[in-house]
Amino acid sequence: MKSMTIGRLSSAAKVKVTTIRYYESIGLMGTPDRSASGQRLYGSLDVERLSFVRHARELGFSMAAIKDLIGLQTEPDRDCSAVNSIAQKQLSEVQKRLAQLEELERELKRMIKNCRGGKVGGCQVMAAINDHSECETDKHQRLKTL
Amino acid sequence: MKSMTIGRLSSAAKVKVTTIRYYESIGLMGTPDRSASGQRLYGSLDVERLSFVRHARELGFSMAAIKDLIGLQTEPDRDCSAVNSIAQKQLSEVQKRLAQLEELERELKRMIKNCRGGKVGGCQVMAAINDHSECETDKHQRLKTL
DNA sequence: GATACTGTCTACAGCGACTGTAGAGGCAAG
DNA sequence: CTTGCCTCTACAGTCGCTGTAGACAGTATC
Repeated sequence: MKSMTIGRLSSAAKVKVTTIRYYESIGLMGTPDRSASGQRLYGSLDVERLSFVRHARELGFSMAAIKDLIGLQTEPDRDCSAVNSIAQKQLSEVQKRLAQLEELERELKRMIKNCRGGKVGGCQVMAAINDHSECETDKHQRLKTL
Repeated sequence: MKSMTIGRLSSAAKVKVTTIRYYESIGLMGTPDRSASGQRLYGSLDVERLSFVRHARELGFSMAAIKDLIGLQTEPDRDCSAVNSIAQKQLSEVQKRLAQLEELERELKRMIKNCRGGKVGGCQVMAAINDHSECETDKHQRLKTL
């Protein structure tokens, strides 16, 4: 039954081999069986679990949140509200980030629109980056990444 | 003239002391003068430059892009279009990320809306994460961070 | 002058979520 | 038997910082 190598699991769940081993190292995937020669062996449950992780990552959940969700999966009798609150928290973080990005978009657009061409020395885009006060909302949150 | 310590530069430009030293280490801030006892000394030009970096970071520019912008600042006779194309690229990346996040928001909202309460075992949110095909747009780009 | 407190110094480890590399060994097809 | 891909471990690198350790500098108070 458990006869899938890591490469086949990788293509079944669309998660890279190295990433699977990484997930194992941080305790997300349990310790798999091994063949006589030491290769990891997986079954269809592993495909499901890994796909779950992938989809949760695609939804932007942190590894910590995903660990929590997987933990909850193993206690199906607990109240669903724990799951819901993780998802709610995720939603509100997505919305917060959306607001930040929309603000950035506005500011970048405004900067670019003001550009009249010419030399760098008189560049309005440069000036806009330089002159922070020109921006209508003064309070930016620094983005961790774009 | 150049008599500002790193701490004063830090509060003037609103960039942490450690971050200033980091910027210096990656070649963003040049090598400052030093006092007899080895403390860094800055002037008002450094405040401007550092504020420029901060604002560019707030706009989501990568350090690499900022390095390019600073490089351009020092050749004010070059055509402004180089600056513009950096800003344009940044804008389109912001917009790409916005689209991703809007998609996430829709999906998370839908998941949460379907929740009828009850036990984890029958949780619709869980099911939605599990069943990737339930999602209308199949192509997610993985977010680097939220 | 002594003390306390804060600021500054260097150098290095850690964050999250992987990705890439090196060097070795495993496995199936031709 | 060789070719060529797959897998193994272990560790370094990514980005943009942040935190830590231990030591020295400068200023304020007693």
